[in-house]
Amino acid sequence: MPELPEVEVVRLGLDEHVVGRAVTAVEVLDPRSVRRHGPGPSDFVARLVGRRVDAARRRGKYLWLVLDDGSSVLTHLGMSGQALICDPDAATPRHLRITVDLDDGRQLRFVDQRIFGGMAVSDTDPPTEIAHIAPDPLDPGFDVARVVSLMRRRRTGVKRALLDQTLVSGVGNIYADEALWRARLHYARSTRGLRIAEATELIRHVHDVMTEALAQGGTSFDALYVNVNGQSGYFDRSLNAYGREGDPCDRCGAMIVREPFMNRSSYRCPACQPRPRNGRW
DNA sequence: ATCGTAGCCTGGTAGC
DNA sequence: TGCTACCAGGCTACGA
Repeated sequence: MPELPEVEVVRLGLDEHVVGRAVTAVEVLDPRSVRRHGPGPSDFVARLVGRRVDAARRRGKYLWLVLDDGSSVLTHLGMSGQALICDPDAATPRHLRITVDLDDGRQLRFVDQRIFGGMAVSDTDPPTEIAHIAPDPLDPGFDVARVVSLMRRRRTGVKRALLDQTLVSGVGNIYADEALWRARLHYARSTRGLRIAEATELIRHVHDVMTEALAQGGTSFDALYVNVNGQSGYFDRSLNAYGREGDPCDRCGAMIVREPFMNRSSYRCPACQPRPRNGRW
């Protein structure tokens, strides 16, 4: 559920508080949070202790800390992951999974209720493990025309395409619904039926909504999406579609509807984003 | 090759 | 009150 803007908020915090620091100790409190680290928790700890953190990077919803031996600590927040910076003697949160002690006496904490996320050490920067993750819209190398071209070659619905991290990364349910609302597109519209101009505008909306959300510190619905200081962003007040079932559309006043889609929910304005009548529409 | 979906996870809440 | 069922949903693995 933390999507690109929320992950970037976390990356900025790590950049400020963790980069330049050395790791003095690591504790894995729940091995499930490092299950993607093949060699296991003790190896995870050994690969971190004594290393200095040289950079904090991100692609899509993945972020990683670059260590001074060229390896990196790949991190995904999943649905409920948090990276917090605090004093080691601060109260232990309920779902504390990993602690990383730093040489300035502070502690990086990975807190995760649902354990969809986790950490793993990769040999490289960028991690080869995320080679399949496409550039995200905030990446300087992001190529709109390329994404539009690839998208229009797919045989699927437009929201499915937006959520496919191998096509464009960083988009989750919230910003997909927001971009589709801005573009006045129904989630089931065929990618093949989109005109180049429509698809280009959709990608532009994805970029814009993420940029605006980032400027407000990200979106927060419950206390789960927070920066490294545990604070929430404010973009939820700016949402036009997501989570607004029964509210009037900010554009036309029709009542926003929620519909099951891909085993989750999709929000749209039934007037601005009408259901396609055939495959092309 | 491409597309669609089951399952991983926990806690809050709706419903009985 | 206490129980069950459901929902939140990013990602991987796997089947069609």
